[in-house]
Amino acid sequence: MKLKELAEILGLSQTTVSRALNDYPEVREATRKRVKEVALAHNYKPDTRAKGLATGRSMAIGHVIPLSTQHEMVNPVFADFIAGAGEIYSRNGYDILLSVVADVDEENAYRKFRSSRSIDGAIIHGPRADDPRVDLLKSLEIPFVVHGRAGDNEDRYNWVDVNNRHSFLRATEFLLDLGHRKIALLNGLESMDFARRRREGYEAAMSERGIPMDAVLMVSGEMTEELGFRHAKRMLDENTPPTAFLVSSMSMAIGTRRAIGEAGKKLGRDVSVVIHDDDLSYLKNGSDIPIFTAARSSVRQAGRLCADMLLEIIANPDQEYRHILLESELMVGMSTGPAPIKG
Amino acid sequence: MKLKELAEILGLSQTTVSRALNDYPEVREATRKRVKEVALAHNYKPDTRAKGLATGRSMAIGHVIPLSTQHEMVNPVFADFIAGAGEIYSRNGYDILLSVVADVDEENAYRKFRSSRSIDGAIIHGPRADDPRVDLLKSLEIPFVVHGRAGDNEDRYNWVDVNNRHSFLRATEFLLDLGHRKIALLNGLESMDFARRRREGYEAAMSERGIPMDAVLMVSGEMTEELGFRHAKRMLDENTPPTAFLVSSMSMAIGTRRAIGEAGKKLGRDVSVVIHDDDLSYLKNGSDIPIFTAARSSVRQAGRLCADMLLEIIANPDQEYRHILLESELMVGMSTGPAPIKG
DNA sequence: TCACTTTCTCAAAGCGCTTTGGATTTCGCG
DNA sequence: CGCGAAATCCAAAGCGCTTTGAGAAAGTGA
Repeated sequence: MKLKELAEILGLSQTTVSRALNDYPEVREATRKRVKEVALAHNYKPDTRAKGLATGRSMAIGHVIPLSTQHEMVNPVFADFIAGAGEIYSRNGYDILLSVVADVDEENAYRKFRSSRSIDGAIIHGPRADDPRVDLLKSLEIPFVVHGRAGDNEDRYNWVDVNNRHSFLRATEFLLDLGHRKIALLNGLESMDFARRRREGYEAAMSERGIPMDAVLMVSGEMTEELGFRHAKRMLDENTPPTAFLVSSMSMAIGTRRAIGEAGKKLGRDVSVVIHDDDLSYLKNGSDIPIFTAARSSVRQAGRLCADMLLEIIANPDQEYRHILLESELMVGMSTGPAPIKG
Repeated sequence: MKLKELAEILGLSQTTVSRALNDYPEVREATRKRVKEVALAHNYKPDTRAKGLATGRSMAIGHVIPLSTQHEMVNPVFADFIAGAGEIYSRNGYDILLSVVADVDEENAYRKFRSSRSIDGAIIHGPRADDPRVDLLKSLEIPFVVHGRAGDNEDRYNWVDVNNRHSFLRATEFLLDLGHRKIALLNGLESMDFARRRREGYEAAMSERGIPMDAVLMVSGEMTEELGFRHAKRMLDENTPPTAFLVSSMSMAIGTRRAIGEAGKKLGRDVSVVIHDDDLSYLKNGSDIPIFTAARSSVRQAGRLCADMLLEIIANPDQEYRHILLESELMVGMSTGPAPIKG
């Protein structure tokens, strides 16, 4: 079914039908109603390409998913983020155009989106400190929102981020208040902006209380179960093992818990763990009482907010840059308790 | 940069330039070379929409991600599948068009893809027994591949699936050989095709050895950590608890492990666990020795195979239906051991 | 040199839609 | 009844590309 046929069925011109469907004012209400009904009955949908060609818009948002060439892994946060963003997109008639590329080809993917004019905007995932994509998308004049922040010139682009620094500062203080002194930090890759901010929050809390920090207790890496296990195990094997862990993701914490179990210790009594919890739908942190005490911030919600912001920017360009700083929620669960008495 | 401008720069007609770029034979090799060089230098990429409009192809594959309205969760397998498929797509110049919709609106999403002519093919994710999407896509004449199977008329469409029945049959036999008799099955939703096949495999192995089955030990549901925990806990609290668990996913098994730990038992000694492992990149089952004994089959690889098959079908329609049945690999890890002696 | 291929290039039509600028009909009111 | 304004509707141009059908240039053999 194409517009021409629909117009013939209706005994109208293509113009009128098009205007009726797109809610232009020049069409009588009765006519519009009839047109819409017949269109629905014949399941008429305009050809995206033709419509895009005529309007200059493609009604698609580009998401580039970089595959870490070193680690061969895809960000687990991605699925839930997309779920949130997709909700907003589809409500507004947008689709997601996904390009999965090796991380080294990522810039090219955006360039291609641009020159082939296939998207109206983009989201930047997993920004690193001073991420080059920010300047790239600016120069390509693609409207975009960063999920996270990319270094310190944060007032020069649009972003939605969690207050990672404060989140980890508060989590560290929470552990300090419980009497813990040897607190390990299992963090994400230091090249990622969020990981740096979390470390800074941790360091700020520690030094404010005058607690010495131990480089051995601070690691960063890909946030997998495996690494959570391995690092925790190593630390727990030391002479004076940490009594608490601050862990940057649920998967990593699951590995940490495994290491604690294998060391014959009990989570929440011998060793405390506080995590950052993205509230992923398939790795929920317990239904009533949280398994892990957690600083929680829903990635899905962040996806919704990013999408909202982006569509807003597309609709009204040349506005000031927008920022949303989300505060995580500290949920006390079963994985924390007072520091065990020495001896 | 548009074709017209490029043609002007080159001093050629648009036709010639287009033909040169698309490798038509009517163009001298020297000319073609020059055209391609200049196109590259100016980063010329044809407008997707215009090209699509002219050729009738959109160079995009549709993936519809249903959001379970009841469970509000997105399939964790999805990200890795997309990573695998995306690899193949981008190598062949295809993009992914993603539509995230409530599961009840899923059919509509495909219809919209079709009538707006925005995709060249589609993948069906998470098929249920006798999934209506199969007939729908057939009637819409969208080339498609099913990741999994949808009931029993499996020779009437294209699919890539794991031999779930055999996989669980073998896993059950493995546990039986270790002396286990009370073997619990923590399975996915029974409405899903894969879950049904796994159960059948389990049942076949049990009845072949004449082991009575206990409905109390067979559950199916959303495959979350939480449910893995809760069901395992309940079963372990019974008078004669199971000595082994067969678990349909890694996340679920993590919950099972937690329940085993809380019950004061040791995994691999007091209680054995065998899992199905999709080999997700962020939930690896150990790097050298598997944490869980597992029937492993990489979802990412399945994504690659589905994509390959789909592109093949798009290029050569009207072929016979294709099928790929993958066998999982049984990897013995640290979570299984002989059944404990009674008493 | 000419007649006839073969090789290369071009102008223009068409893909399905939006939108401009103008034509036609209807309406309100003196 | 007549006139201008408002309400509708229409034909055609244009979005950027591919592809057809035909013309020009180059090559071939006698």
